[in-house]
Amino acid sequence: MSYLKQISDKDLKKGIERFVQEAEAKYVPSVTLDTVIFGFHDNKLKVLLLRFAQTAHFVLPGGYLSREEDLDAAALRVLRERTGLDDIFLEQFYTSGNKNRSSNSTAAQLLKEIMGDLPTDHWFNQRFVSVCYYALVDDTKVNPTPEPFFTEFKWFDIEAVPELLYDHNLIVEKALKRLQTDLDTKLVGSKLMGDSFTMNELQRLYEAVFQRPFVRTNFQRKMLSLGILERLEKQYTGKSHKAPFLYRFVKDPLRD
Amino acid sequence: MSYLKQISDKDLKKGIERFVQEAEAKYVPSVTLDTVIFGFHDNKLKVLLLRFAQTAHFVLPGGYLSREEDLDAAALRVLRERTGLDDIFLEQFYTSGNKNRSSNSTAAQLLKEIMGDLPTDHWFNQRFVSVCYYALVDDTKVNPTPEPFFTEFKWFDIEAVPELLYDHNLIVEKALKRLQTDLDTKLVGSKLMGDSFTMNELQRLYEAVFQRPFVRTNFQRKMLSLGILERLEKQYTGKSHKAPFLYRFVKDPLRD
DNA sequence: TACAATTGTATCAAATTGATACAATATAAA
DNA sequence: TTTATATTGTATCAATTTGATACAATTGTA
Repeated sequence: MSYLKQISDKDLKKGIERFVQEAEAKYVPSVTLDTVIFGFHDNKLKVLLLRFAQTAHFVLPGGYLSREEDLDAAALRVLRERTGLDDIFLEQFYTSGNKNRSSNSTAAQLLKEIMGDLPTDHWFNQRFVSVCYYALVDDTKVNPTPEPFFTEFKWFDIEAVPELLYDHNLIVEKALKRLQTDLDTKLVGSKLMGDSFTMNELQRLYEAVFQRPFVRTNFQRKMLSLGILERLEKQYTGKSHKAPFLYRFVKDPLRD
Repeated sequence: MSYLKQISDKDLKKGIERFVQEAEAKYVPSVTLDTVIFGFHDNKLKVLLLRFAQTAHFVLPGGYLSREEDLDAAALRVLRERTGLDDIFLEQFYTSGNKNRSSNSTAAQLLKEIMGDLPTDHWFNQRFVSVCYYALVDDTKVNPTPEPFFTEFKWFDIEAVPELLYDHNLIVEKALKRLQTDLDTKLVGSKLMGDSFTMNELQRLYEAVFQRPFVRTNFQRKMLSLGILERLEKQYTGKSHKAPFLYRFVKDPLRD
């Protein structure tokens, strides 16, 4: 799934200028937000990335912190704007603040090509500290919308994330590590799976997140012993073998 | 251990004014750092807190991010300034950014009492986002120094942390939770213990961090099985019972 | 010399995990 | 209709880890 919006260089420059005009008054200086949006389809763990304008470069969906907005609320807003989803599982996991993560980068180069030389006190020449969140979404419900200056979104297999701008590759790695511990300890799997699924599909999720195989029978025993799954009717797939049961996560109003 | 510096209201105000004059040019706007410094003595887990000027209120040691400084480097600098220690174990664990964590607080009140009404665009009236680190120190090596406007430092038992300014109580709680998982998974105990210790002392550390008792014999078995301890000579305490062995953490250049 | 306190180690049962076996389907092929 | 094949659900056994308890060894005191 991927969406491409065409925009001319001139419109892009104009759009960015309009954005900056408002940005200073609207947003807290020096602070950005970046989000690693995880989805699971085709038995693969995926990450939603945005392509920067007409370039070949991808970045994480991100945004700024409004002056009157809580930090978590800003992350939720960014995700809502990007995915159309309101009820999103969200975890802050890292804040990135090396001094040359914004400067010295291909991104600065690209910006220069579009905007020309900017004064040193320009909004985009700030030193930014980025607070990073990861999100888990049921991708069948996601309706991604590109950002103004990011004209294409695309789900990437976690194993095939391209080289990203800024320090975003590092951020993706840290997000995955955190997702691993959270899948273990907070059992957040339900946020990535659809409403119902087979044990096999669940195992694929765990294998995609931990990037290693599990023994089928032991995995099944473990999952069932956790008491987080509810067994539904069988699923007849038309394939020539025993039909698997469907499962769903038990609704636990205490969790969440 | 506690240190008290006397300062007059007038000197305080002058000092703060001098600080602010430099601050704008020197520091990244909107960003602060807070540190939760853990130590272990008298078999208790302790946190180093600073008393705000002549008031009765305590806060976490904190600081600002210099414009030319990496985020981690700033945290190290703050810790060096506060503890005199150079080689400190440090982990970023949370970033706090609710919009009224700085305003609406007793701290704002206090500042007003000292400084009078400040213009809305004053440095201290910024909306700050605070990146939080926890540190583990061998308290026998710490030589704390109070900050300019924080005239006293004091080690508090983690069970007896007073009500702090801003959202610092919340931050301490999150730091402790993170320390628990890190003690389990990264075995960071060595950073809190002195050079050598008895198994009993180590158990006290674990009990202080997890705030629950462990069965002595099983704790000993587990610790020894991890292969992170080296047995030294016996320690004759003069008490009327078997002398315990001393241990130290094995130096593992791969860890850290 | 008996005693109390504490330490180090052993032991047994219970719980968890890893590895393997096997019976029960669902459909396709013979 | 029977046989074959793939996959699923469950059982089982050994190995490992954990919880609970027992006990001998050691240090100094009474």
